[in-house]
Amino acid sequence: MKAPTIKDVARLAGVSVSTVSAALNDKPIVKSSTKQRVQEAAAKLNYRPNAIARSLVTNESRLVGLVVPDMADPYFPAIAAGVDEVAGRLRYTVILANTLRDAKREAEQIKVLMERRVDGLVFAGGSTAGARGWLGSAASSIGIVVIDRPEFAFSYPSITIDNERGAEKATRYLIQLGHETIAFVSGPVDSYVSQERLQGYRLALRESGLGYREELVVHGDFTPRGGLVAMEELLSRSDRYLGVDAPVTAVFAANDQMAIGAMHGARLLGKEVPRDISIIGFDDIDVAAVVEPPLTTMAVPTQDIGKTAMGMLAKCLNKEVLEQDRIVFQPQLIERGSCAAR
Amino acid sequence: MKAPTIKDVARLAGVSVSTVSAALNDKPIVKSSTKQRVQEAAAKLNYRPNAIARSLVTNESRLVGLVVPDMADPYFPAIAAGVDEVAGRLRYTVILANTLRDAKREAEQIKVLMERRVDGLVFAGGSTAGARGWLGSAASSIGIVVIDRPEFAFSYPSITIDNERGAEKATRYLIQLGHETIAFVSGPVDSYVSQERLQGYRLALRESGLGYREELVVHGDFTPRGGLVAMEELLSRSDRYLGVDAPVTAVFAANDQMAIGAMHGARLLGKEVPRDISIIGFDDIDVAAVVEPPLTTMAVPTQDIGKTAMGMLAKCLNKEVLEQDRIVFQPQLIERGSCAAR
DNA sequence: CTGTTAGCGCTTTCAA
DNA sequence: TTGAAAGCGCTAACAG
Repeated sequence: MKAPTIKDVARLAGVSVSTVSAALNDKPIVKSSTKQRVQEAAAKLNYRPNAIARSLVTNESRLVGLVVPDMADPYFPAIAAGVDEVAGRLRYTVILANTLRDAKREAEQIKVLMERRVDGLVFAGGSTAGARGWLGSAASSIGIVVIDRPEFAFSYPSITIDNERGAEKATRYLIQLGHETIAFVSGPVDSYVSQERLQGYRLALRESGLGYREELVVHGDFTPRGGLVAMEELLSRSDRYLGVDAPVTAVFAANDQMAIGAMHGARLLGKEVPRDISIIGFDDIDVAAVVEPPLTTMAVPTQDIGKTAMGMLAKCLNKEVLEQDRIVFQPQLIERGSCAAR
Repeated sequence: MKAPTIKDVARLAGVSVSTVSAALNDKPIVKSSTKQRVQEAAAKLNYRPNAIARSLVTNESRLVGLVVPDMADPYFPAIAAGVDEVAGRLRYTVILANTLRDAKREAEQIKVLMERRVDGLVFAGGSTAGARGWLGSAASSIGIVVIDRPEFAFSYPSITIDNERGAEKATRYLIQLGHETIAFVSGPVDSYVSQERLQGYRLALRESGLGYREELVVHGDFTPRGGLVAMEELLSRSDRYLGVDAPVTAVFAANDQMAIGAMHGARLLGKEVPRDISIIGFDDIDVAAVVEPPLTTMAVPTQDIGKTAMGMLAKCLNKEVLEQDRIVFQPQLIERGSCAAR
């Protein structure tokens, strides 16, 4: 059984197609009595307007694409939830595109989204050193907002986390606690975000007169497992290079997932957190508050970021001018239980 | 600047619109030399076929809706990732619909999805006792697969977790460990899934000759915070009703998020896990393996579930018959460190 | 206020 | 092997 069309409604209501259209879109020109007749007819037929047909003629899809690198990191679902919420309120529908941090996949996804004629795109994170091919060709005509993709922050309205300063604060916090041998568990080498956090770490070290040492930086992949492996590597290096009298006493991890994994790794190797080793994370994902010990971390207001991003996008699509098109969020230190004084 | 249409390509290639269509869709009737000319023209114009127009005529959107209750619970993003992966491979695009466990919102979302003419829907979890209104009217004509919505498992192809047996196993495990006062941290009262898990818990208790006691069941909301609060409530009840000589020594939580929150709550009240109190969860989300102590839980193969669901849906949409339209996954006990013998 | 008409960009007969 | 024409379901002038 085919779905009823506007024609069916018109026939049943005894009016023309255009009247039905106007009535259903609640245009003021339609007499309210006919409006009612039309609504009744529509209801009787269980008529649902075909958004596809509408899009074709209005030339707007009211679809937005949300491009994220990894749904397994709670950070992104949190952003997605924020985007989704305001999108719904604004009568947009969101298409999910998961790139798995793969440039090829990302390009493919963008292509699909463009063919679907999304009105706009929200790019959240996952930027890698190589990936900037996609826009020039395809994406010039639609609305775009980027979240935490520093390399595009000056080409598009952007929401950025001040990763460098956040990382600097985190590191400085550790230093204030008396730590002198502080390691950094980074994300993948080509991740911009991770590079910025690395910069902040180095900066804090330098300004405090503590040298930067390459052997104290180890690369993970933003997953808990990656954090665990990184910690194991770190502690084995610690034994090899540093000697027993100057062990690593604090670790700054580039995200909470790795920080949690790292805490686990530390325990596996007989270290107690924070007594033997302090750990600080980044993001403040939900579970951070309830792990043992509760994770001290640099909080980032994920939900708000998602909401803000979608809000900005909607304004762009409405051709409104953005009073702010370069929003920078400052991560905030949340002291919990995973760091202690030396 | 408007996007080029098939007409532009036709003009540039010096052929007709229908030839372009055939060429681009790689139909064998087109001479390969013209095919090439067309492709070149398309490339030069940077032509992207308009999926909306295509959908209108082919009457298929290649869109599928994914309806989930809560993106903040890692369980659902994991399913989403699975769905997304095979959807992409099959050239479907997925629309995300987050209901926030709100029946009204769910109904609204479904409406939108139907208007967008999604080819199919996968409903993942979040079923509540009241919510079965949506199908009769709207959703009879499209493909539907349900994940863990027992109330629909016989109306649609379904993927179900054997919640009752899983819960029974979990409880039995605790009993084998020598526990006699075992509490259950449930989900919201109206959650089917949670009710099934409660049944399993009761069954195990009964079959082991341990009585079911209402004061040992406390309702959470599937969040870590909810688990924490539930645990506090539980321990305060424990003091009030049970007396010091028969305290709660084990807790089965209806999902991992609450289990992790509960562990935290226990610690806050001076209990050590698992020495003073054992805790078992359900789902096996990523972080479960790295919290302290690592969470013993009933594992559910989330990614696979997502993949399987999307696979089934695709088959339905192809009018293939499903060799299996009622798939039941058995949760598997993963022994880690959060449970100990009495 | 309501109806007629002309597309939106594509696919799909059907002829040539 | 290609082209002409019809039409998917809707909105948007424009006339009445």
